[in-house]
Amino acid sequence: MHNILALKLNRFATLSQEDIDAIGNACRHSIHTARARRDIIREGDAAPHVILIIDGWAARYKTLPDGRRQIVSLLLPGDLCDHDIFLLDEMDHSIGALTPVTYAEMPREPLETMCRDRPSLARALRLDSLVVAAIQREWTVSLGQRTARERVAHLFCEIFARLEMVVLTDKNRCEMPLTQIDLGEVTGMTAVHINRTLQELRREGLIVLDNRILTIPDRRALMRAGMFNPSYLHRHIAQQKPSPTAALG
Amino acid sequence: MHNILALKLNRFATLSQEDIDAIGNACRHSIHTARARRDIIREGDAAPHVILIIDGWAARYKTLPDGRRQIVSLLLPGDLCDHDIFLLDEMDHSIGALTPVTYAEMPREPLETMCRDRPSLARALRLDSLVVAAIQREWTVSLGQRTARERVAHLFCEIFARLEMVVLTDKNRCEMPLTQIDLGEVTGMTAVHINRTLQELRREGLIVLDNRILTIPDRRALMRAGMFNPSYLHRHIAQQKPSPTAALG
DNA sequence: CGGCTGCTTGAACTTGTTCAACAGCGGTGG
DNA sequence: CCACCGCTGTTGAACAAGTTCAAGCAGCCG
Repeated sequence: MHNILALKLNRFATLSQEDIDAIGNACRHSIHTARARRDIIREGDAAPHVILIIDGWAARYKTLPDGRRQIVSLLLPGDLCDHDIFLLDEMDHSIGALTPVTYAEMPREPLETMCRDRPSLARALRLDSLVVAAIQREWTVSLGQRTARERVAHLFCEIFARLEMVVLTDKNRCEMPLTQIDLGEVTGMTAVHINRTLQELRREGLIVLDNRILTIPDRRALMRAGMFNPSYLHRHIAQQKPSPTAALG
Repeated sequence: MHNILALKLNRFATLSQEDIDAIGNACRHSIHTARARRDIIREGDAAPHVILIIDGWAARYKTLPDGRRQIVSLLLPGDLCDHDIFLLDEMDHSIGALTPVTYAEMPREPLETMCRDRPSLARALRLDSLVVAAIQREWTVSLGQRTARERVAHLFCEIFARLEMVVLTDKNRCEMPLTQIDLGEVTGMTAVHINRTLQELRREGLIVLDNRILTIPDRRALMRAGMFNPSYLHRHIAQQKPSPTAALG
C-alpha cells in the first residue's frame, strides 16, 4: 500500500486493487511541493483542484482584518481538502504549509468520474468528510470549554491518533513540527502561554517534547488530562453497512 | 414555495417543480415535534435518519465528563443534520431542541434515491454541507480569536444572515429565542459575562434585544463590531458552474 | 560573524470567571 | 386568589486564567 489516501480510506471500505489504482491515477499527474510557511491556496482564490497532502503538515487558517490569525484545522499526510471543494465560488479560507509539503492536485473531472464509477470509494470519501466535520466540532469544544492544559493535551492526543491511522507513529512517538507560535494559533492562545503549558505537561511527565519529536509516556494519562474521547474520530467504523448498493463479494 | 429546505437550496440550484416535490415527499412522511430543552438525538445513539428542522431552533452540542457543555452549532429552520449522517456508526454529539421544534426525519433510502435521480438536488445538498463546514470553521475563529464583544456581535450577524436566507427576518429584526445561558454555551463564555456584553452592545446602540426579538439598528456597525465578513456563507454562489453534467436548457 | 527564528522568563495587566445574592415573571397548586 | 417555585436576567466583589510587554538566550544558516 504505497498510496497514503488509499491507506487512510482503507478503514472505511475494503478497497479493491482497482480502487487503489484509480486513486493513484487521480493523484499521479500533478504532484507539487511547497516550502514551509508558504501558502498553497489563498482565501478569495477561485476554488481549486482538490488538494491531497502526501507528505508534511499544512493548515487551514483564517486571518482577521487586524492580523489575528486562527488555524482552523491541521492537514496531515493523507488528508484532503474537501473533496467537492470545486463546487464553491471561491475559497473562504487559506491553506498554508507549516513544514515543507508534498501534495497532489486532483482535478475535478477524474475525481468525479472515479466517484461515479466506484461507489465504495465515493462512500469512503463521504465518510472521510464526516470525520473531518467531527474533528472541526471537537476543536470548537476545545476552544469553547477546555483550559489551556486540556487543550494542548487534547490536541496532542488527536494528532497522535490521526497519525497512527496513517502509520506515521512509532510506538509512543510521533513527529511534532509545530512551533509554539503554531500551537498558539491552533489553540487560540499566545505562544507565551503555550510555552508555560508545555512546561507544565512536561513537569508532570505527560509529554516529552524534544527536537520536534513528541513522546507520550502514558497515553491514558494524557487522554485523561485532555478529556480525550476518540470516538469522534470514528476509527472503528463498520466496514460496510447494509445498503442497497453494497457489493456482493 | 412552502418547503423550507427547497427554499434554502434554491440559492444553489434552479430547482424544478419535480425537484421540489421530491424533497417534499422525502420529508412528508415523518414529521415530529420536540418540546424545548429536549434531546432529539443523543451522543452514542445509532446514526439516525437525516433530520430537517422545519420550525424552531435546535443545537448540536457536546458535553465533557465534568458537565461543561458546548453548543457546536445552531440548527435553524431549513437546516439539516449532515445529509449522509447514516454512514456513521454512531453519533459523536447530541442534538437538542432549544425552543419547541418541528422536524422531519428523512429515511436513508428515499434520500439516496432522490440524490441518484436528481443530480442538481444532490449538488445543492453537497453545497449546503460545504457551507455548514464553513460556518463551523468560522465558529472556530470566533472562539479562538474574537473577544466577548466581537463574538456576540459576530454571532448575531451570522444568525440574522442565515435567517434572512430562509425569509425569517422582518426588516432589521429577527427572533432571538436563545437565553443568556444558551448564548454562553455557544460562545464559550459564562452567562454572567454574556449579560455584561449584551449590556455593552445595547449601550452602544448596536443591538436592541427585547422580548426575544433582536433588532439591529445599524447592520454595518454591528458587522464592524464583530468583524463579520459574510463571504463564508456563500450567499451568492454561481447558480451552476460549467460541468460535464450541466443541463442544456 | 551576524541575523533570524524559536524558546524561555518575569512582572504588570486585562479579560473573563466565580460565587453569591436578588429581582421579575409566569405557571401551578392549594 | 394568593403563595410559592423555578427559570431568566442582573449586579457586585473577589479571584483566576491567560495576555502583554520586554528582555535575554540558544541554535542554525548564510
